[in-house]
Amino acid sequence: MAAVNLKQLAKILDLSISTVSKALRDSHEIGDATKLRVLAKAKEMDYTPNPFASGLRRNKSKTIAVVVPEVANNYFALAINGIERIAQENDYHVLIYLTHEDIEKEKGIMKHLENKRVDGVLMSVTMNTSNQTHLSDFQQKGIPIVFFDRICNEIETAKITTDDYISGINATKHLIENNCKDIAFLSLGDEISIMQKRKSGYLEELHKNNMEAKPERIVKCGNDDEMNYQLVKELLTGKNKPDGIFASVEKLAITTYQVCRELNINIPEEVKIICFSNLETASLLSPSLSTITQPAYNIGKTAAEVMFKYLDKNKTYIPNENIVLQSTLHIRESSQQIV
Amino acid sequence: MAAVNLKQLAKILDLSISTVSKALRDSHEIGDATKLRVLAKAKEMDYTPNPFASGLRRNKSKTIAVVVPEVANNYFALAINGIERIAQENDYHVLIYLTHEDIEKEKGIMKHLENKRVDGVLMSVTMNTSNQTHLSDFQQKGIPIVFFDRICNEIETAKITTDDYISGINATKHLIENNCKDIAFLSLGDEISIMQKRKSGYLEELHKNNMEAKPERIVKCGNDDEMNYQLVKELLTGKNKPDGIFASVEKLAITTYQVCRELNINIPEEVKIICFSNLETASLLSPSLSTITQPAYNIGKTAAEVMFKYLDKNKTYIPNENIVLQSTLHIRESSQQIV
DNA sequence: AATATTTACGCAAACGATGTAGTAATATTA
DNA sequence: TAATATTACTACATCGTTTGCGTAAATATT
Repeated sequence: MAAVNLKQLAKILDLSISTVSKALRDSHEIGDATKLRVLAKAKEMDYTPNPFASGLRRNKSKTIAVVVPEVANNYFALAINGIERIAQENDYHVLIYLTHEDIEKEKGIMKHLENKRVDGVLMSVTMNTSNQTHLSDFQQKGIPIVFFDRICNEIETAKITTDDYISGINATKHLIENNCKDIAFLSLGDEISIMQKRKSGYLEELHKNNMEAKPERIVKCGNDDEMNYQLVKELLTGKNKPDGIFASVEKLAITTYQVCRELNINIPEEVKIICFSNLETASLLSPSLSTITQPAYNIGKTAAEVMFKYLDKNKTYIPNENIVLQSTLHIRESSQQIV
Repeated sequence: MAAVNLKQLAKILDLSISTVSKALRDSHEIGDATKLRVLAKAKEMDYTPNPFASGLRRNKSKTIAVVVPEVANNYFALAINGIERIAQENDYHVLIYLTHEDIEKEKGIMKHLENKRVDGVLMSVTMNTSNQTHLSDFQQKGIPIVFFDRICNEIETAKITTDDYISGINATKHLIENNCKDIAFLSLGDEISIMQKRKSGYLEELHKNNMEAKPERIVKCGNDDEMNYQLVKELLTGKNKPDGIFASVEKLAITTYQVCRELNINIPEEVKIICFSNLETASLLSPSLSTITQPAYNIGKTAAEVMFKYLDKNKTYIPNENIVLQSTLHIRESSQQIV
């Protein structure tokens, strides 16, 4: 029942506690015969070191935290998959915290993590994280952060992103090539860097094609699905509606599909749609959904790998580094002109 | 930079460490004036107790583990959402471990958790968990487990499930009512209890309708998507194919959709489909997918609540208890006879 | 006024593992 | 052979908190 500890092991082996400890850690101070004896007994008695004791002593938690807006989201779920994989390989544990896009919750979580419960934090900030003092404060405590996807440029550290600007250009270009004359951009807030980049790509491509960038075509959506639905409905109601929609995140595309269904708007005839998404079922939708798909699993994996690169060296400071992975464009029915 | 500890606080306040500690924990042994003084200073200096020290001393980790097969799965993602919510409310932390349906990985994870790193474990076993000695061994160490969805009947504890048998009946009944004469059941392995129950419902309803339960109509799928694809393809190839498919899990329905697309099989004309699923986009698929939807968020929430009910009382033993929540049937196009 | 009780604090021993500094016993070298 | 180095171990302080016990002063009870 009760977990066996070093003291009990030592008594049974008739050795001192420190000898047993060192034997288990394969210290050169201990003779080979003793080591074998200790190892055998430890295995027999199913000894496993108390993580709180060693954590306290060594000031190492063997744990990282993942702070993300959501988990019921294909992108983040895949990223977590990648992170967990690397963590297991490094014999680390993964704590998970969800902000639900709530900046106050994010602050609270970071506050909770300040006390060395974790050796590092991998995070994607909320859509509302414009002020980042809670993050720099956190960093000051000597715990490294690595950002992925929703990064915070003002914080000096490693950041894993995708080529959002290029993707923004490509998606817009694709819509234009498919004869869209009036393209709307559905943004998730406008604070965070990925939105800025995706939007920049969109604007740049419009400009390149001498198309006007009307402010009312940039719809700032939020975390409230009901409100997003209304915003999109408003956008698509009446005859002055766009003929192309570039949704910056998956859920806004789904909302758009729902609105179109309600309003009986035909995709892609009346309005063409493309979006950032990791939806498995994109090709099974009606019509199948064109997506810019981010390498979510690899983003998580890379973020974790970068973190462990520094943790292994006991480096708590991670210098600025931008790692950019490529998204892939999957053209399907929703964005193509019917010939 | 370095976190402030009790010793430093005590020195600055010119009090003993124990007084400060007790003041912070609002002990009756400490005078009100002192308490206020300590609290103020602690806040000013941003003191937060070292979790390893108190964990060691109190033998409490303030952490629970969630062990699930996958996270890139709508059902588990939602369940985790519910769990995390309750954990945050209880000021607990959530460690996440993914088994990827690998029983050996599951064993390894449980072994890792035996050392009191967590106060309790919420889990859904892998599709291959038939032998449960690693789970009873774990329980022996005095750490409570609560199962949700993929439970282990042999282990005495609380189990949160849905009415899978009834759902199995209802889904099958619905297909029969829609004129299916030959219904296949796509199973995920055949070890775990939910599969048994869903299949029992299916068999029972066939029996009730005097329909033959042909063994070859029960397709035992697994974790390998490629292989599942082949199995389903085999099932649907040739003229002797079923006219109804009851998929026990979401991904098998998606595979079926893909196979049907490749083989040019029309859903629902040629084959009707219904499945267990928490897919958000079920209604947007082509055709829209009929689902039995489990209250995943509430399942996770309930599992966590039950766990905390016992943790709060410092009870490490959780008696047998079966909490059954209801799934809801969402009939859409994929399973309906066209009139 | 003498005694009992309460209040408010400090001391010190845990919790379990780690690592430094020491100590015998043996091995090596001058 | 004496001095030195090496080997294989042990003792002990430490990480930061918690908590049982002790105690002096303040207050209450007789």
